[in-house]
Amino acid sequence: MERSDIKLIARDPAQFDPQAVDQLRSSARLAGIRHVVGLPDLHAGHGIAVGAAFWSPDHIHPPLVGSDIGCGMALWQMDGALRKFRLAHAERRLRDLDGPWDGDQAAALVRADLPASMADPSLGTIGGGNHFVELQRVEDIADPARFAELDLDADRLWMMVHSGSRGLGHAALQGHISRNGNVGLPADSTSGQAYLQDHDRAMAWAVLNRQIIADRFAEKLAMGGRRILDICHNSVTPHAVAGQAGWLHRKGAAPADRGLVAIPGSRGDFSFLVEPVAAAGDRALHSLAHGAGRRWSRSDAHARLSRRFRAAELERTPLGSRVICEDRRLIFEEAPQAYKDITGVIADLQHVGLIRVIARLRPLLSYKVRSQ
DNA sequence: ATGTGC
Repeated sequence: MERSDIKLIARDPAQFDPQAVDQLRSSARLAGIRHVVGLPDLHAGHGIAVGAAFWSPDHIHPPLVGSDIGCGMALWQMDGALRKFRLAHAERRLRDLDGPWDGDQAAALVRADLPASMADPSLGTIGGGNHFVELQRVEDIADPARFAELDLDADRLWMMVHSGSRGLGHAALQGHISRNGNVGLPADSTSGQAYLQDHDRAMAWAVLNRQIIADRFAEKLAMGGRRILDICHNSVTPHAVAGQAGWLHRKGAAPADRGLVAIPGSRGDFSFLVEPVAAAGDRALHSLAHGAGRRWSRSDAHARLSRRFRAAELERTPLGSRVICEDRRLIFEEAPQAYKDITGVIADLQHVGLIRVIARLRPLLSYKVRSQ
């Protein structure tokens, strides 16, 4: 059996949770897997580590992508001037965003080159878990020349959307498991091709979902906006490594080959707009950290924090931002304390020479869920 | 993660 190599990207790899590293080791033993990379936000998942990339010359492993195929981050620079932005006003306006979108789904699907059968009441909704929409402002600019070259403007409101393919990606993975079992497949097999078609559609649907979510929020805020980036951190895509064609699985790993990347901190911390260093190439399987990474599991976070805080105390963060989260359990599970320090994650990526930071973004309002 | 699990 061919040995695969495992690389851990961090200034101090000993910092990683041993359970997450064990999960990388078991994934490295899957059929055809040759290269595995753990990124600085690596943490244990449900059997498969999050914050990791896996490469095979010939196999695809749907469980290495997970349920939320196409999940990712998108970032908008809004038309609205920051000096005119009023937090309390925005907080009042952001309602009726959790129910079905009342727009023309059929037309939206056609524009996204997706079949009409992918219409679904969840299109245009954020979902649960770690998904969010966050209104932000530019805190500081690390690379003014690049910032200007990209025609970015620090005097406007910015908006980040983190969501995915909702039930559709989940159905694609379950479909694969029910047909083939919880296994990998040769990419060129009929079953492999069937999964890849479902996968690619779920990915495109997730991109459309983020766009519609952003449109809904923009409408409430009575402003337009320009999308700066949209990147998926759960996917399997064809990708050559060291000149050999193959398949790159990303499980909570941002692409380093698709232009600008947004790496969010917890809702109580800064996010970073970064640019991958092109020359870094294969060093980390063309991937970057996708966020801060969990420090505590959901259940641990709930147990520890619900003892120390009341939910209302978590509706404002240490940076002064507001949190709209009317789910009593979720507000504890997703509290800033449950996440690692994003500054350390960014420093790790910089240390290895994978990114250049362009700007740091400050959270103003994090929207999770609201009853109406 | 999940038109959510007992």
